[in-house]
Amino acid sequence: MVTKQYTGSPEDADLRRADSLAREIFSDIANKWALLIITALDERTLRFSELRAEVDGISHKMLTQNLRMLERNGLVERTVHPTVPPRVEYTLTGPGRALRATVDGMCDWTRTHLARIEEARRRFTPGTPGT
Amino acid sequence: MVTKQYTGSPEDADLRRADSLAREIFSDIANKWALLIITALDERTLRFSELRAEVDGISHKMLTQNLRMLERNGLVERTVHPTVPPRVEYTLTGPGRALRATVDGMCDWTRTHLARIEEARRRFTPGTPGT
DNA sequence: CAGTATCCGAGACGATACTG
DNA sequence: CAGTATCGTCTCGGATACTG
Repeated sequence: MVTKQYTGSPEDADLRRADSLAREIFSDIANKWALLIITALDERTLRFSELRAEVDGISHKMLTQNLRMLERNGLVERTVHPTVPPRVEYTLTGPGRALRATVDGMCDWTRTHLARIEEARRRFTPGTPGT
Repeated sequence: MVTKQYTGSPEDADLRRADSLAREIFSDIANKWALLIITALDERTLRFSELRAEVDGISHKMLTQNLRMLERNGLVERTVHPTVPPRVEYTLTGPGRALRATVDGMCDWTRTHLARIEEARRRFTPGTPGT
């Protein structure tokens, strides 16, 4: 994803900027919680508490933190209903849904390769250098 | 990905096991370095040092650590040539290549949405509750 | 209910030095 | 060259408590 070996020419400045931005975005979303939140949202609109129940294992803190990050990058839209108690809903944006499609691919991959991976783990012997 | 609301029936034990395994595997691979290594390998066979140059930014330690993990899960095959100095080559296995396809999707997504995300970031105002 | 802030332990990560 | 081990730093991430 990242173009290496810059020549130092003027246009390279833009390339380098785009690359570091791409890396930054990639690093943002390539983490467990972000991806799980995206798949949990799917096509639905969920409240904070519903989302928390859906992702399972995620803490209050990680959920808010990742939601802010996803919102900042324009993957998730946050809607506040000014009621009391407050009702805040989250839904995927266009780019967010586009990403979800590929993340779904990862989930499918995990499911379909479960058995092979489990077997590979049994087969794997940590300290057998040269074997 | 994870099935919730187990009823407690006998077959549920298996479901729960499969789910926690899937989550474990997902957590393993859903991290920045693992995904970058996988895309870097692509269809090629690379030596440790080549891989290190390719991923850029990764430390010696993180590379070995993630390579072991990927090898353990059967995504990467490690070949040691008993020469001196040693020559160790890494290549994606079948499952590894299958996963790479979906990860490529993520990279493509990042590239095609760069501009929109950059704009979303500018638009994003951290502390504007209720707006 | 949703969100923020704080504390604190556990793990990530980089740098360095050492082996075969 | 590839790998392991160790150490120090820093971020991640959970638990808790407090606001609107």
